[in-house]
Amino acid sequence: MSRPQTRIQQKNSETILEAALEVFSTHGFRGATLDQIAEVAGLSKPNLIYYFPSKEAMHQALLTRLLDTWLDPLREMDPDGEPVTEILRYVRRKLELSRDYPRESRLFANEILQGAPRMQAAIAGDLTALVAAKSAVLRHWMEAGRIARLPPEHLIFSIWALTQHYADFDVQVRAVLGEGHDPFAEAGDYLDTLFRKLLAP
Amino acid sequence: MSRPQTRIQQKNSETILEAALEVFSTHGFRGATLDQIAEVAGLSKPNLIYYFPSKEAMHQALLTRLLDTWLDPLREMDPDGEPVTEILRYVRRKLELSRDYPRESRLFANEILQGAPRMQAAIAGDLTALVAAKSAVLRHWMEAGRIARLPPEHLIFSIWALTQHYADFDVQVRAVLGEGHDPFAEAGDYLDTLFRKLLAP
DNA sequence: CTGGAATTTGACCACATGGTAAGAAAACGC
DNA sequence: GCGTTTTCTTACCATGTGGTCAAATTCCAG
Repeated sequence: MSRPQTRIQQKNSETILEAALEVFSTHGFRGATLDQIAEVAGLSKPNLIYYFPSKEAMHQALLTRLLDTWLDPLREMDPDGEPVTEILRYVRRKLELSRDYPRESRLFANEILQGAPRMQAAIAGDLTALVAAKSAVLRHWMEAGRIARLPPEHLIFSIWALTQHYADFDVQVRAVLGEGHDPFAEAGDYLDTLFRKLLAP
Repeated sequence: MSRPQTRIQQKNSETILEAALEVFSTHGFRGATLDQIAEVAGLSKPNLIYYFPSKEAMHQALLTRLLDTWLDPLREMDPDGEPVTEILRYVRRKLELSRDYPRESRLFANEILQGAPRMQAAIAGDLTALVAAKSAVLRHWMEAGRIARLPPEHLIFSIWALTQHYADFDVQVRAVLGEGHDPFAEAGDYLDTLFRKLLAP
């Protein structure tokens, strides 16, 4: 375990991951180069390798760190709360993640697009388990007649799809909307309306 | 203009684009290599270059070919048709594209994720114009009280996001659903329900 | 069958890439 | 201040990469 310990290690590891995120998220794993990451980080290439044993390791570190943040809002969906409130809160939180961490969103999208070669375990494990748990909650709400009866997994997919779209396809969204729009603000209102109508029993 | 003319040219150009699609769609432009494309195509690397002057040219050819197919279903949305029918038909057609051409969908996603460096013109041009035109149609329907009043551009985004999700995040979708599911069949029903509820005035 | 055109190949090149090795330079504990 | 450890750099290497080139092979019209 070579956890960062000294100040310098702490700071440089952070700088490197930040740069790696920038590069990986726009070029994918294979398209990213150490030289590019080094340049963005303002460090020499061998110095990168001093902190992370390989390009692979940087990528792995980013993905690991990402998944937790990513699943957190779903974890927080409270089985004892008011269904519509809980779901809308999840949608809002997820959209905020897209707005505030678009690079993380794209990193994730890149990885899944490529068949998730470095995330299969996490997806088959944590993620699937969490979705199963929360699907049960949703199903429970449906059976109690508190929200419309819908396939819970697909309901979750639609939350993911709709919120991530604004981060992953940002360029397209902005091109289509043109100047003078705040995509995320508009999306907030729109998705609120959408899910309210969808969930009404 | 070096349009394919002989049988051999026709066939090999096709073989190469097919292989290039396979590789580009899973590794992105920079992550794809000519050697890999050559291997998939069953041709030698110099032979690839005989048909396409560069890796860039192959990518460009794929993107150009793609965009038309991609926008076709939206073009077909009939201003004189019944609104809900027309929109649901668009959703269904778009989902069919995701199911039947997932690699094309991923190629497109990859390109947009990376900031659309090789598609900016097309996005700012054709795509934006088409969306503007169809948004006008939607708005017209809304003002006539035939469908719910919603921001038309975002309505279109949500169709794109929801349908493409099943192609682009296929790995994730299948992992979450587990065995014994047909994601696209289920999505068909789910999206039909979703948009019916959303569009009800 | 044959000559010219179309197609294909093997050898090659310059450069980029991930990563290494060894030592110089800082930083730190005392 | 000094010796040790941590950090960083320069020079380097093997391999991969996009692409070229001249020659070989195949194709096809007459």
